[in-house]
Amino acid sequence: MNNARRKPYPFDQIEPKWQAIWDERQLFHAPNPGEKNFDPAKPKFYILDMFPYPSGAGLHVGHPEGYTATDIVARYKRMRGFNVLHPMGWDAFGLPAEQYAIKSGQHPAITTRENIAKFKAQLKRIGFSYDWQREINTTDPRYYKWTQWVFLQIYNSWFNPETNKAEPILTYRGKNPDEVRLAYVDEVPVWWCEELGTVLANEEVIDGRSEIGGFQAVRRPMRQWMLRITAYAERLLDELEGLDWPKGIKLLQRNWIGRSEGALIDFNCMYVDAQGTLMTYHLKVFTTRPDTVYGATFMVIAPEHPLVDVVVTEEQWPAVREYRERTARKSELERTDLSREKTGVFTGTYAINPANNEKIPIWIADYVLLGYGTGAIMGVPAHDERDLEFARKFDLPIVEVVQPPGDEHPIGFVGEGIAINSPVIDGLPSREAIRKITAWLEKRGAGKGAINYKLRDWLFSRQRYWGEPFPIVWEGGKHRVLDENELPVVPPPLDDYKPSGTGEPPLAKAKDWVRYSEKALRETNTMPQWAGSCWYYLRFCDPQNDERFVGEEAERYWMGGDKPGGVDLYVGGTEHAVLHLLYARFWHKVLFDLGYLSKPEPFQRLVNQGIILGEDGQKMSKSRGNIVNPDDVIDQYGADAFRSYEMFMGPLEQMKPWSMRGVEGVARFLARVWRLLMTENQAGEWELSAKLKDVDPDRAQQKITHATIKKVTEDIDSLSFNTAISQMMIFVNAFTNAEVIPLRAMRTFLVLLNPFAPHLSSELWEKLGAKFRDQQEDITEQSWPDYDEQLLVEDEIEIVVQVNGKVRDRMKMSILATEDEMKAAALANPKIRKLVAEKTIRKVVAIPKKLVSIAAS
RNA sequence: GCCAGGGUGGCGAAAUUGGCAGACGCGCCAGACUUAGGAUCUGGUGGAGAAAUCCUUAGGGGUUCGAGUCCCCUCCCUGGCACCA
Repeated sequence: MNNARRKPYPFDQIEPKWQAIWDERQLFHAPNPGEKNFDPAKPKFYILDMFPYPSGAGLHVGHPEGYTATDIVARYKRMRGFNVLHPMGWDAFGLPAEQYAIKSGQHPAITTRENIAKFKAQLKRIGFSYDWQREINTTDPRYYKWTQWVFLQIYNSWFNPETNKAEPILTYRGKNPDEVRLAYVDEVPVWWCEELGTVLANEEVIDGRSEIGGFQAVRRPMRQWMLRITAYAERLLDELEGLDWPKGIKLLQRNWIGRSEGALIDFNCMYVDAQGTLMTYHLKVFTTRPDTVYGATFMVIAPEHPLVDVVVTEEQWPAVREYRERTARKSELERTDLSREKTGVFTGTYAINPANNEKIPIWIADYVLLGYGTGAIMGVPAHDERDLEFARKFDLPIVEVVQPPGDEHPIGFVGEGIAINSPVIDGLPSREAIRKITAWLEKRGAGKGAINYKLRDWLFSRQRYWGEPFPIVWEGGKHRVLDENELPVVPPPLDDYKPSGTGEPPLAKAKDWVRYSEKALRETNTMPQWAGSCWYYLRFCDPQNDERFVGEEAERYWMGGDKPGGVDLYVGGTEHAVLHLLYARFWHKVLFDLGYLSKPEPFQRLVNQGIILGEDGQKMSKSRGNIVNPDDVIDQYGADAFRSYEMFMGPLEQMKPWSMRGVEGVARFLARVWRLLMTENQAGEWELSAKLKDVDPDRAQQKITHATIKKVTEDIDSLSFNTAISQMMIFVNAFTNAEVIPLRAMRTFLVLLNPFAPHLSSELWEKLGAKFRDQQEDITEQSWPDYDEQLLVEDEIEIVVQVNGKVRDRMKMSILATEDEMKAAALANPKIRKLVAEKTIRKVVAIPKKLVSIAAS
């Protein structure tokens, strides 16, 4: 026992005690409108964390960083009189549970339940003030019933370009509604990952490898469910405007949506068919520079373009076939390698340039992508780097049509200049030339202005077991949705969760389940993991509702307000910048358009916490052995020290390395707080310090108390938790050697400390209440203190005197001193006089309450 | 290549509108109390110098009485996108 490290204060007793009290008293439950204890006078504040995937590894120190930040704000806002919605849940569908099931045969629901229990225990140990009555789990049928329901709404609507919003499919007047539904089936080239046995969304594939696991993925055409997110491209872009998101994240979304303005131009093409007849067709291209159309000396179409089968001449076929096969074998990584030389093959046929009627060759090359624009381009080698490289390689003509503004060489110039060699627009600057040539082409039926987006429709099906089944059945080759009252569609139990490898989903093995009726078979794909997280923040508003995905009144209350977004503050990692955050916005807008929601955006303010690196400054990883386990830290230093350290490390949004020494430092600070109020008696027991008295604080103590209230309040508002803690350290240092410790200052301080170190502050608050018997309620029910600006002002202030920009002396002066008085005092200062004696004074500047600056030479 | 965000002591970092650079913490040094110290308390701690003083916010230039902060150029780091026509 002698070797056992003595705890600097008994956090190991305090912390479980308060966690139990909070649980028992349900102090952090936020009542909904209509519920008992609901106070309509309180404003609402919805503060949300990105809910975790409950992995087997348990919580790592990155999770609690954001969670602590939101917990501090949540506790602070409650003390400021807000009705605070601060929920937590589990994004529990996903690959690891399924892969574990494949290995062990254990049902993923069991693994998931165990992992959730572990995560929840860990979170509770940190003392977060979540409203656990609102806990949700995406794999719970009571939850995913409504995920499936949202899918029904998406399936049953279409995007009306006239009204620029989604409408029920019944309002569609065309003959085939399946062509316009927001959820549709298409045979599309998709990313297929052999290793994972599933297809992946574009967003889930990085450099041709799966984001999860890093396995090779290949392009392959498959029949898949798609969501028509592209219909919302414009609104997803425009409506970013009103959100308080980091600039960088907005930009990432903008780039991902990738809007570009230009024109679609039709090139007339001809070929001779097998019967020897001359056939013509239009080849449509998208370009952002229609003003360079006179410089188009060739066309290029993507190797996978369906027109390839039509346009290639007999003698060119062998070469084309060979090229196509070679391209198909290439990995995406190879194909997009910029340093690679351009390749391509001539089709043997020609197009007519609509501007000058010249006959130009049509080529096939893999630098043109089928997925963007029309999958075909006009080659303008003089003013496009890639086209130039291609033209040089294959010896195609290069015609300059833009004169650069400076003395730059026109060939290879891609900026804006003056149109040349272009009869219709000669002499016009590029902008004007674009406008004029577009109008000109439009009049001749050869093109029109167009906006193109990089954003692709969202590939929404996966060949997995552990996901939401689609509420869809197939009958006679056609899909139809199930009725709302047939939800939830629960996946069948399986013995073997392994994907078949052919692309047939594991659910297909459950033959009985698949047979929905005599004629109809169930859809066997499942939804991607994103589905559950696309709307969970709505469910938190009303998690027990079995009649509706969220009650109308609850939604209006929590997701309302005078801003476009409903959640007041959303904190999480940057890794979701384009995935979750784009998908959720899309679903939200569909539901908003259909009249289910009060605001067009889900998240008003977004903050990204920076990642925490290992002690060695490297990313934490098992292989590096630099992972910090929160449980170990809490065992040694306590939850309050853990929380406070995570906030003291540095700015929330910044990447920063972990330091055990740093934790120790913060733990020392908390221990000093403890010893400020507590002393150890002869028996080695802690008791309230005798120095603590119910007296008025002196002037200096009052000043620091109010300065601390001010700083901590402002810093929590701006999420600058590190400097808030610094200020509290300064406060404690100031009282450390005081003969008498004034009770009132300590009470104020404990309230300020409470959001950061809730256990310690609760315990000390209780002890003060027990002795002084004046205020008995729990600290979490206190209101946040106000500060008195009057107490912060000094009568006298130190004025700095600078000569030629260097500080040469300081003088005490009244804060009321005028500029002239300050200047006079500075010039009369003997030290300064000596310095400027030999020089001429050129200028004297005085800034009240700050300094006097003298320029002399 | 393009876009965004950064670069401040030995380390994590502070620094309203341009106004005392380095708050607070870690580490280190010294002292006190101690059988002991990896506890606690006190003092010191950007660099050079005995000192006066000089130098110092990635580097260079500029604007200004005054620049970490504003402008221009260069270098480096992190993240994202990447043949997007």
